[in-house]
Parts: sequence; C-alpha cells; structure tokens
Amino acid sequence: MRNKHFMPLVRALIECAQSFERRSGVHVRELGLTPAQFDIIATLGNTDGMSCKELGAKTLITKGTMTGVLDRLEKKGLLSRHDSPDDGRSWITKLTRKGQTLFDDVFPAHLAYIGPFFANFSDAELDAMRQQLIRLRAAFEPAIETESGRAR
Amino acid sequence: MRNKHFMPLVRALIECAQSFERRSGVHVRELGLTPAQFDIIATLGNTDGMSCKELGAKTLITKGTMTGVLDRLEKKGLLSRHDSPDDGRSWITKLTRKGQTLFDDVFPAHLAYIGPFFANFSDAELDAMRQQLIRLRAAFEPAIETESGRAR
DNA sequence: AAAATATAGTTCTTATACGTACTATCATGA
DNA sequence: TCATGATAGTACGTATAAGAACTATATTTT
Repeated sequence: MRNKHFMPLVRALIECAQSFERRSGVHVRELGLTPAQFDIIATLGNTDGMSCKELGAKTLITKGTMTGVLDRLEKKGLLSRHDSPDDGRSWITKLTRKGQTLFDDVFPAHLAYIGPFFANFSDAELDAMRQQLIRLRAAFEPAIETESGRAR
Repeated sequence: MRNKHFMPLVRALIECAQSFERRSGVHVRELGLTPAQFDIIATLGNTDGMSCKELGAKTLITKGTMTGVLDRLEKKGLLSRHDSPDDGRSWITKLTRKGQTLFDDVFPAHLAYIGPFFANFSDAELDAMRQQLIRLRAAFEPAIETESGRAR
C-alpha cells in the first residue's frame, strides 16, 4: 500500500457529507418534505417530467426506493404519473400544479438557507474542492467508462 | 449571497461520499456485516468496551438506531452488554471473543480492499483534502464550540 | 432530603437504503 | 414470428435514519 493516510480522509469525507445532510435535512423537513422527496421535487421542477429511470440517475435514489418515494409524493398530490408514449413499461412522472407551486416556494428558500454556509469560501476555493472531490469519486468507481455514460 | 458555486460542490461532495459508501458497503456485506455493524465492530475492536453514548459519538449512529444495531450484533454473538460500574442507566458494550476474532479478520481485510482506491493520491494530497473537508464541515456545524468538545 | 431537571437507553413511527425476486414490455436473432 | 434475453417499474424483507415519547437513574437546586 503506497500510503497510509487514507482513513482520516475517509472519515473527514463521511463526516462532512453527513454534517451537510443533517443540516440540510432539518431545514427540508421544516418545509414539510423528506430529503429524498425534496430531491425529487427539485429534480422535476421546471421540467416536463421524466421517467423513473432518469430520476434515479439524477438523484441517486435506487429504483427499489423510488416507487415508495413517488407513491408518497403522489398521495400528497405533488406529482402525477402518465403513460409514456414511447415505452409501455415506463411512466412519465411530473409535478402537478400544486407540486410546481411548492417547488417555486421551497427551492429558493432552501438555497437561501444553504448558501450562507459557504460565505467564507471563494468561488475559486469551491471550484477547487469540487474538482478534488470529482477526482476522488472517480477513484471509487469500479466501472469502466463507456460511450453511453458512466455505469452504475 | 457572495458566491453561486456552492451547489456543484455540494453535489460533488454528496456523490463522492455516496460512491465511497456504496463501494465500501458492498465489500462489508460480503464479509457478513452491514455498514453500521462494521462501524461498531471496528470501533470496539482492541478496546475494553464503551458505553452506548460513546459509541454514538464515535460512529455517528444516533441512539435510537444504536439499540437495534447492538441487538442484532448481540444476537449474532459478536458483542455483550455489561452493567456499568459507574452509572446505573448505562451499559458497557464490548466485543465477545468471537467478535474480537471477527474484528481481527475483517478489519484488515477491509482496509486492504479500500486502500488501493487511493493509490493515485499522495499522502500530501490526502492530507490537503482532509483539511479542506474539515474546514467545510465546520461551516455546516451550527453549534458554538464549548470547552467540553463539539456539540451534536 | 425532596423536588426539579438532565441524561442513558429503549421503544415506536415513518421514510429510506439495498438487494432479490417478479411482472410486463421491449429488443434481438435465428 | 417465436424464443431469448434485456430493461422499467413494482413488491418484499431486512436494516438504517431521525425524531419523539417513555423509563430508569443521576445530578442539581432549594
């Protein structure tokens, strides 16, 4: 093994991400949504809807979990499922008017809540960290890149 | 808001952490443990045991979840709970012989599995990233530092 | 010491996370 | 076109995650 310092980094990474998600999650819950539900609302906002698969790719929610999340959002009247014109196995999921209104309300509110956390970081610093994290993430991905995008 | 580049960083952070946890989790499950169970075993390994509260602080598993995780490990015969000599409300949780043997087996195996992911990073790079993440995490922590350590 | 307050762990509820199996549909190939 | 295999989404089981309520024990206050 070439280096021995990776465990402290792993710990810092996990704790940083958990700290953010906990902090973000508290606010999202105050807005009346779970983090996963907010993720879906934020992804569907200002779009014409998308398939379950596409939602899974953009939110990192696995398909087995997706059904339940969408069910609960549908029960709340925030989204609707429509037949896909192209694929009989698939649905097009989109926000209802109520869901779009909620998006218009909570998405800016959440950004306004999160933004100040980064007040002491310059754009250059944020970009540099992002690139480092992207490089690190690539090291965790076992799949070979293909022409159709990254495998999951 | 002073900057606008924080959302891509957030995304990179979450995706990086999730990617690691997914990759790490697959291996841990192959070893017969869940990630949370592995976390407990790794924390208790080579110690004389500790309280539920101390475990919670070291692993970031909340106390409501802790009971169930410890129950399942106890049922597997990997740990045991003993009365605390100091505090009648508290338990001292420690690995059984079987648990210690498992620790001796799976902990090095997991490190050996994880280590190569970092082969292309120098120690200096890992340390630099760690410091950045620690600084970022601090920005997410709302609590005021106290003399008794960080609040949670 | 009795009362008020705080803390350690457990229990309970709701919502995920992840894997496996299953159904329906699509795509491919002989 | 019919058999095969792949894919989209669902159903299900086990284990977490987070928060609130609850029990028992400690600590502090008066």
